[in-house]
This record gives sequence, structure tokens and C-alpha cells, in this order.
Amino acid sequence: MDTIDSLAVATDNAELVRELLARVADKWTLLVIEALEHGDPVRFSRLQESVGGVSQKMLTKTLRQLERDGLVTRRVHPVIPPHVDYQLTELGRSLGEAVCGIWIWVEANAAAVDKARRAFVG
Amino acid sequence: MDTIDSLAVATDNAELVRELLARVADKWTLLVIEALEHGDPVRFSRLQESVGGVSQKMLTKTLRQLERDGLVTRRVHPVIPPHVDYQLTELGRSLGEAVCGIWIWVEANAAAVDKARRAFVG
DNA sequence: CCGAATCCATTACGATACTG
DNA sequence: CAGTATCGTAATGGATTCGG
Repeated sequence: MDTIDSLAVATDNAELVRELLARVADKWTLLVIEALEHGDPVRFSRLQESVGGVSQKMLTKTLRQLERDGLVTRRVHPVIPPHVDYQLTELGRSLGEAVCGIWIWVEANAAAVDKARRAFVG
Repeated sequence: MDTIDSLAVATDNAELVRELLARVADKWTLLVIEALEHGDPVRFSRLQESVGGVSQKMLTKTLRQLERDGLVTRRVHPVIPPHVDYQLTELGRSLGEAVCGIWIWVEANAAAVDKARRAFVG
């Protein structure tokens, strides 16, 4: 049965990669990671400002997903008013570095893509 | 008016970066770019197999968007049966390289993330 | 045959209001 | 302050149909 088990694991891995890519390759996820990339903990409200244009619902969902994936830690300080902050884990920081390439590319090529977009005749 | 114009351009650039990121940071977009990364033209149907699990509708939409952004070229061969293929442009190939980091990270860390995910108690 | 356009059910999203 | 709940709208996928 070892052979069958191995195949099963391989199949699951392909699925895992696909699913993880779908979660990571997300607009809000990338923006949140960018906002946390310096490594220091950031509060929810500060994060919402920093990301810009994200609804509470989506920010909460994105952060919960990142927390669940072990990419972000969530700390709740039981004070009034409430204080919750988020910080990249080591795994999260490594993702931040991997994501850097896309970020740089987008910033470098946004103008060129926009130009192509305007010139495009469909 | 130069100052105001410059500010307007700067504002638009920030918007352009955000919008482009939203289009690029998309599950299907990344998978399509991955499938085209070797540089050779690929047919629609082959692309659909290669990506796996994408509907015709979403694949068409993704390809049109990539074409519009100048990242992919679309060639129609007027033969029967029809033959349409897609190929990365130079800009598209540069994006492919930038995206490579995420792809490598996901493949390298999918198992670790899944482990964290299973161990997570929310 | 291949790829695009259309209809329909499901889901995701954004804005608002409300709670601890 | 940091969420949760709700609701209307938009995006998505599947099945089907159309066009060349």
C-alpha cells in the first residue's frame, strides 16, 4: 500500500499548492503583507488605513486567513478601548520577500501597461 | 498648472499601480502566466487543460485582460477547425519572471502552511 | 471541431448598522 | 476600537448555444 499512499500524498500536494496559490494570489492578501512587511506589529485600524480602500469585512477575512495559514500572528490586548495587532510570522516574512518581485514589477511597469492598455484596439 | 498636473499624474500612478496589482494578483492570471512562461504559443484548449479547473468563460476573460494589458498576444489562424493561440509578450515574460518568486515560495511552503493550518485552533 | 457569447444558480463583495 | 450581522449588488462557474 505504500505506493498508493505515496500517490495520494502527491495528489494532495498538487491540490495544496493550487489552493495556497489561490489564497496568496489575492489583491488584499498582497496589500496586507506589504503593509506588514517591515516586521513590526500593526493595529487593525492602522492596517485599514495603510492598505486603503479595504472594507472591515475583507480585512478581517484576509487577516483570519493569514492567521490560519500561520503567516500572521494576532494579539489581543484586553484593554478598553480594545487593542488588537497583527505581525508577520517568520513564514509570513519569507512570503513577503517572495512577493517583493511582483510588487517591484507592478510599480516599474504600471505606466507601460497602462499605455499599452490605452493603445489597445479590441 | 504644471504643479497641479504633476500631482494629478502622481495620483493616477498610485491608482494605476493598485489596479494593475488587482489584475495581476489573481488566481487564474498567475496560472495562465505560468502555463505560458516557456515562451512558446499555446492553444486555447491546451491552455485550459494546462491550467486545470478553469471554465471557458474565466479563461477567456483572463486572456482578454492579459491581451489588453499588452502581456499576451492572441493569434487567430483562419482554418477549419479553428486555431487560436496565445503567447507572452516581452512584458509578459518579465512579469513571468517576477511571479516566479511567489510560485517557488508556494511550492516550497505548501506543506508547512497546510501543517500550520491543521494545527490551528481558532 | 474550436472558441465565444448567453442564461441561470451560487457565491463573493461592499456599505451600513450594531455589539462588547 | 475591533469586530459581527445583514442586505443589496456584482462576480463567478456550469451548461448550453452559436458562429466559423
